[in-house]
Amino acid sequence: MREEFEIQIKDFSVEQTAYSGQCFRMRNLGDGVWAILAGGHYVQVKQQGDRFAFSCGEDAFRGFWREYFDLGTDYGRIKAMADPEDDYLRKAMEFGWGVRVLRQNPWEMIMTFLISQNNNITRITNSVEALCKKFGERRIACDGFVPDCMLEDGCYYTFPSPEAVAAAGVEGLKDLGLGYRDKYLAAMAKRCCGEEGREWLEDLAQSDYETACGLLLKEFGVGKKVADCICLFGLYHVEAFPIDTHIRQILEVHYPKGFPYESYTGVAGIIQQYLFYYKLHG
DNA sequence: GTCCAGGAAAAAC
DNA sequence: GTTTTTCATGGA
Repeated sequence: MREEFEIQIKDFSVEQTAYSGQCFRMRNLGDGVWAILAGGHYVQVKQQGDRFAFSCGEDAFRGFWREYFDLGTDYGRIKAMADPEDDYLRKAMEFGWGVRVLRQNPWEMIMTFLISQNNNITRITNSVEALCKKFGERRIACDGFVPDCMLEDGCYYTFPSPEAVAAAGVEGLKDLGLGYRDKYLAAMAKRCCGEEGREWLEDLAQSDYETACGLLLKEFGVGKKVADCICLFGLYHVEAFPIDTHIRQILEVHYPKGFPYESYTGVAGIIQQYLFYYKLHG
């Protein structure tokens, strides 16, 4: 039998987090229910206000999903850091009240944000899913929390290993809609596979923000913005402040005299997520 | 047809 | 060293 775990959580919206451009493997199943895929993990969550039902049971919630959704962090405290005179940020926080910065897998974020460059969210989502479907492992999702309408025949695909992607080579990545980015993924998969690759990923995960950025910037296809996204979403360096085309426009229009980074030392990345979400959906 | 999308590498100045 | 062009691709 399925064991369902219910819990009350403040400052959290699955929907807002799913549409905040940091994760491309959450699917809306309707009726407030979401399917979430992370690495090899899968769960369905039903949200009604501040009450949540997780399909995974309490052990998996405490062992994995609680940390994944960053539920141990007090986002009320972060919202309270907003400058009272910064109307734009205050509106952004009010609008995206339930956005959280996920603690996702580094390797998964490296691949995902290599795909993201000069790309749009729909195409990124399609490419990530195609990558998983082609190279990931096929698994049975869940025994009927709700009908798995978005998941073909009740199955899902895990995010593929570096070895699986590396083995395909750049030729094997041609039919995923990656465009010119295929060569970046092929090179990075090669970099991360085998014993040496695992060590590199482990070093990356142990590094502080500056060091991690330096390691990432040495790799083919990784520039400052992608490195910052990997740091923020894959390594939980919430001081990282990725500046993409949307954030650049916000800074130009609403912060012409410069963004007050010094007011948000150590949490600028979370502030950035509120701004990004508001720009996209507000 | 042109412009844009969670940009970065390569070429040109 | 800094600025400009190129790189696929699908949708508006």
